[in-house]
Amino acid sequence: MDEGMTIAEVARRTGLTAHTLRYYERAGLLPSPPPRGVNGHRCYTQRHLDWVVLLSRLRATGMSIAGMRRYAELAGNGLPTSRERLELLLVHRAQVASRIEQLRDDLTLIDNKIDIYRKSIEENHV
Amino acid sequence: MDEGMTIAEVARRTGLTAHTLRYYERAGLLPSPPPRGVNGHRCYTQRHLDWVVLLSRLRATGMSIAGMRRYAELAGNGLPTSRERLELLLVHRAQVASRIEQLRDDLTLIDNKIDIYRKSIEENHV
DNA sequence: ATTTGACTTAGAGTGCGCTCCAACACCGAG
DNA sequence: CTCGGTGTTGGAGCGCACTCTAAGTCAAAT
Repeated sequence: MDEGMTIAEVARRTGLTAHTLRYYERAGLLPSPPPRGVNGHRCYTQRHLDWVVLLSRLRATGMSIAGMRRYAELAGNGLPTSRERLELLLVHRAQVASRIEQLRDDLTLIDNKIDIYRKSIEENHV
Repeated sequence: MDEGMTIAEVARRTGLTAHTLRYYERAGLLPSPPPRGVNGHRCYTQRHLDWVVLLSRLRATGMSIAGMRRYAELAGNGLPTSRERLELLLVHRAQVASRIEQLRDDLTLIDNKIDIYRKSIEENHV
């Protein structure tokens, strides 16, 4: 039962479109592109799916395509690059954390503004 | 001493570029554009600065230019639009909050990956 | 008097990340 | 045997948010 998924299936499971999956592959984001079935269709394994899920999270947290390509290239070179990959993820992790902090901050300003509107509406019973 | 700021000063204080400030103005993001000095230069008041700061926070939290324009248009129509503006901010606030949640979530997956690398490096003393 | 530098404009250009198109291949159902 | 559905490709196109260019104005400094 493990004879691979179609691109549509991977799209469904990751929330990316089939277009985007092909684009990612062309962009060098898959260290080992999925093998092809008889008719030339991509045949994704669980490992591919897992990788794409990771990519989608990296993307969702603001990593650029170039950043993901760098990560993919390292991953393609196996064990010896573990440290570099770890380093890359740590740097990214830090960026995401500080981005979250920034968002929190921005949110408080927005909340202040919201309070001001609430009071203004109340006072003027608009 | 309150005779207004130059565009460079506002750029410095907001972190936006002068180019971007002009772009925002052209895009209709300033309900009342800054008046011009004798030589046609923009002369921002504190109110303008405050507004631009708010814009930059809305932007930083992912509001689109179109969204900010809508907000600016409402603000330009004064008190009667208070409710609508409040509504707009509340919707945006909710989006930002859920985005932060999503980022947290994504971060845990990245953290897992980081742990895996740490262990792999340790075990294989790479 | 000239040069420097900060500003003005309309409009063109850029970079990113998709997103779609046209033309084609193949499979299974009716 | 045709049709619909799903896939393939290279390359074009798009939307967004800037970002910059060119040509000009003006004030202060040298």
